[in-house]
Amino acid sequence: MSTSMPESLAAGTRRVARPAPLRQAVYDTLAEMIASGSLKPGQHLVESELAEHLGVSRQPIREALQRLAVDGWVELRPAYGAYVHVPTTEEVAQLLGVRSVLEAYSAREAAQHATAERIARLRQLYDAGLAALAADDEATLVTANADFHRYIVQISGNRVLLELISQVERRVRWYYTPIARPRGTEAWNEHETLIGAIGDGDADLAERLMRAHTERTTEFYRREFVPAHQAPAG
Amino acid sequence: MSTSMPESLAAGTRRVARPAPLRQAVYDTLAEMIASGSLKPGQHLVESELAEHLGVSRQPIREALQRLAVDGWVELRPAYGAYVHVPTTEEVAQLLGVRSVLEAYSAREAAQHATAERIARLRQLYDAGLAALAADDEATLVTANADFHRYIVQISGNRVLLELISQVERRVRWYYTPIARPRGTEAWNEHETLIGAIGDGDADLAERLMRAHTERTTEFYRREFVPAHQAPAG
DNA sequence: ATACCGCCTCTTGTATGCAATGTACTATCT
DNA sequence: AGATAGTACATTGCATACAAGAGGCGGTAT
Repeated sequence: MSTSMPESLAAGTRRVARPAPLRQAVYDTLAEMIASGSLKPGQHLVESELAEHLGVSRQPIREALQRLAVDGWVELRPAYGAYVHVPTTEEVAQLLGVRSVLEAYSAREAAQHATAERIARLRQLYDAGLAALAADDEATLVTANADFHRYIVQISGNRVLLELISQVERRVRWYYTPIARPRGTEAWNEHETLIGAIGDGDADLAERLMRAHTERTTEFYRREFVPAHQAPAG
Repeated sequence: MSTSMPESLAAGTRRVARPAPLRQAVYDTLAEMIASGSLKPGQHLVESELAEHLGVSRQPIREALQRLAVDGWVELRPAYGAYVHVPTTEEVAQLLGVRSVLEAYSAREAAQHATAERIARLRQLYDAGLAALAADDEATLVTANADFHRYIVQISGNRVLLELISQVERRVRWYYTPIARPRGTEAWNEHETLIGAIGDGDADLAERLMRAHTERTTEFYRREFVPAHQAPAG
């Protein structure tokens, strides 16, 4: 592992996007097209058409489609084709429920691994979101929110958790964007108290706050998008 | 959906393995080879070798490897090859931690969706595990344990949760097998009380019992496999 | 008129060939 | 001798070609 590389360079372990992984670019492009609605739910995706459209061969398209299927963006019918996933309100509720549980756990673990430096960084992310909120910049706000939560997971040090939450988060974001701004003000206030709890190393409080935070978001979503007569029993 | 097919046949919606998805067969085979240790951690997997070995072309091998990478069985280095994932005790601890949280949630939700029929089915699975335990059949016991937990998730009705837990469970099982039997007796006693709580629709109790159950398994694992000097702080 | 059978087309599934990239080795220079 | 640059090899990444499976459509027989 020891190289003659200057320390200043060795610090950056994250390699920038080499020209290499074309399937990754295809994946990102298609996911973006689905999330933005330019590929509509239920639409039949034909490999050859996508290939021509994106100017690549069918091979990277296939590989991207299979990962998209794993991540819940499309459904693959064995010998017949790929269809853009059709989201349901029930599914969103389930996603948000799972997310809530995972995030609460991440807050608990983060509180147990807090350092002054990490809290400072977390506060930076918090400020960035606050700025986006003030500027009424919805896209940035959604990103800032994701960054904030992701960093808490990183503080927790649980890589498995990071993977899982990332998966859920990507799918949630698809539906979530429209409520980002109206929920924004309240949400960022809650973030502030959360930082305090994590900084104090109060795991129980951090967990409770995060749970309340995400459940409030879920509730907000329900009120906004689920008609009363669809509300599940419980 | 209406066909002239006899009802006795139409009942079986699950199609048997058609000759079709070769990549799936490759995936299963490789996962099995990794789990069983016939492919060793850190080993470099070469597509062409695997292809020849399994008697297929590189294409299905590639696709299988990519799914294996998503599921944490192998690591893909962008232009150099696939390596069998090297598990660490820390990773196992993280997996078990996440699993504990998700399973607890599944128990809570299951309690809220319990029906007499479902509880009866759950009890059947419980009995099957008990039988395997009595017969000292380790492989069946591991399967029965997985089935039991999976069915609880199914009762919860949360498909997202089912997906996530399945992912985690597959990876856990890789490390978990050796402790299945020694932990078995105790674990199945705990399962019994769990059935009671779920059957009573007592969500809080079910959640607590499941959390205690999985955390005890985690603790058991730690005592067995993590040397004292490796025990993480906290 | 209706139900069934067979064909025909479309799309995916698999195989092979070629180009690009990363690693390891070796020879050379300091 | 150590470090470095150039080179050669192994392996993946991508593209194209071929084969097989699934549905849809029309013809035909009842």
